[in-house]
Amino acid sequence: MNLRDLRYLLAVVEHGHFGRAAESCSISQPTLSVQIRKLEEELNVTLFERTSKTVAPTAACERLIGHVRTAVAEADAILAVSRDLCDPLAGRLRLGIIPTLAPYLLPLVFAPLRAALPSLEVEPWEDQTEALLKRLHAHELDAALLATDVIGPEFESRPLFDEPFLAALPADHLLARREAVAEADLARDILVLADGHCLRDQTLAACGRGEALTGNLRATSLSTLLNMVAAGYGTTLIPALAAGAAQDAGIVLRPLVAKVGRTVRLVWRARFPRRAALDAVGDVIAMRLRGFAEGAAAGTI
Amino acid sequence: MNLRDLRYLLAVVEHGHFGRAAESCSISQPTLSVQIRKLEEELNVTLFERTSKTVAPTAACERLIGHVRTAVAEADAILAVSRDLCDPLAGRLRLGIIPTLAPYLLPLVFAPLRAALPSLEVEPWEDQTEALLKRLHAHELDAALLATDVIGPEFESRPLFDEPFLAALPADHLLARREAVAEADLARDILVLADGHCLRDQTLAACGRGEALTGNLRATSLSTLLNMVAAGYGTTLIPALAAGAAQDAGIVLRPLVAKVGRTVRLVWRARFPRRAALDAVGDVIAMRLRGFAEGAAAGTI
DNA sequence: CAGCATCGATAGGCAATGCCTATCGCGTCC
DNA sequence: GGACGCGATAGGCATTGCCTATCGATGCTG
Repeated sequence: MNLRDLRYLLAVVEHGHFGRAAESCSISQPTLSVQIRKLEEELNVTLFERTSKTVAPTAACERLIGHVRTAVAEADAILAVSRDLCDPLAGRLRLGIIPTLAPYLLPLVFAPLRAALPSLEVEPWEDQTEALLKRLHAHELDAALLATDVIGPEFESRPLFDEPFLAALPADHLLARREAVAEADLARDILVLADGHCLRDQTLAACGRGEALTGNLRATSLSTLLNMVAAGYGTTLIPALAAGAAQDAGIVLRPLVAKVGRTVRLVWRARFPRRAALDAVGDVIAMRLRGFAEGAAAGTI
Repeated sequence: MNLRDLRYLLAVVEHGHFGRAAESCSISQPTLSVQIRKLEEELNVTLFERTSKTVAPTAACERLIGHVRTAVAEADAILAVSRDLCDPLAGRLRLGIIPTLAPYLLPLVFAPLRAALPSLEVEPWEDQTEALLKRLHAHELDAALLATDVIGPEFESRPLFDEPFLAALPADHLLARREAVAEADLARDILVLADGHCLRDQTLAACGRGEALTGNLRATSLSTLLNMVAAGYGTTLIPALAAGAAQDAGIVLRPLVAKVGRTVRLVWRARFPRRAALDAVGDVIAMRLRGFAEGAAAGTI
């Protein structure tokens, strides 16, 4: 049984006339007659009582016609929905973002994204790198904004912008008197985030240390870490987009001598079909952050 | 778009594996791959993200799959319903019956019909010949029990049984003394039914008259006519099946010399597809009334 | 009543397509 | 690194949906 045949059946019911029904289906009358007869044979049911004057649906046809209408309507719905769906710049895009980036980047890019891609619903999901990649793998996310390189053939990525790190110091810290801070000088009393944050590893690597001093205090968020620095527990590196929040907390920021930083990347499964949406989102974010690295690295926020 | 393709789509969604999905559809894996790809091209939507390890439905596919399931379910319903419907001895049969026959025949044949054709729902419709034929023509009835010949190529018919007429006389009527009554003798004070009843015309024809004496009293039913006869307003002819009702009314019945009567026929549209049901119904009625004419004509009820 | 018009059914031929087997390309696992 | 598993691709074959031409039946009309 074919959807086409069901449409033919509906046309005959509607017109009560094979010739006009065929015309409405854009086929010839003999073709229609043959197809209806084949349908009758397949269902083993006479669908119409034909004379040269009238074509009347049988009781069996009446019983079936409701199901036929529903089936055809659903087929039409499939076509209609897929017409909407075929625009890759429309629909939901589930975007994972690491916690040290989300609260500082999203306020900057949400408005431009809405403006540039009004029918794309960007749905953010905040979690650490590992969890995001797992969700990406499981098709629970469509893409993610990460600050680490991603290896392996499963994923592809695109760098969007460079985000320098800045030295974050208590206001009364000795290093706060300098114009710029050497990364190694921070190593003595460096504080870092809890396990799983990529920023933790990057901070330690930049300062040439393998382990941190956070001690009993677990900084589970960058916000907490900033509070700890402001309270004089130690120093840290923060990504430049968090500069505003750091200064609000009363922290002194200084550019780094070696100008280390991280690269924020858009990551997706290599086979993800809506590349166009990803490209557009990446373009908007990259455009919004254009020139950001130079200004931030110089300490001019 | 084809229902088959939709079934293939469901199979891939269900199995998450082209090979096993193909097997479940009894086709080869390449065929399935090609058909899914063609469906994707037709809908202009990527339905699956394929790797050599996984086959994951896209968000678009998730949006469509509900409609696909409904469409396929309706198609299955069409097949299931038509499987029930293809038994011509099942389902509703709308049967027209003339008023001078229905109240007397139906009690006799309902039980045998139910016994012989348990899944056939015979739905009687009582009206005069002309109205029944009109409804038959309009497909509002499937068949009719008439007592007249039907002409024209539109209808076919089959005689089921002969029903003799009997002379119905008031108990004190002169003719009641005779063993048998000559039709012409009734003509003097004959009463007949209202216009439209075939029995009216047949009664008048049998008695050799063109018009009746019913006068102001309109006998719109055979029951009323019997009451009029019992009350002494005149005589009439009744069909043999009504004999019981006539005797209950206190009417004297006598066989007719010329043994006139009517033939009850099953009538249907020549193109009506469920001939098997008609044949079966006709057989049951004819069987039930077998030998009825002889006994009735002799006056032995 | 003969001729015509209308309508669905049938016949024959052609092109599209669904299906098959064989094979490829890619990725994974021992 | 070679074997295996999976989906994609290629080429050939049979089916089938479609067309035009025509038939047969029915009803109307001059």
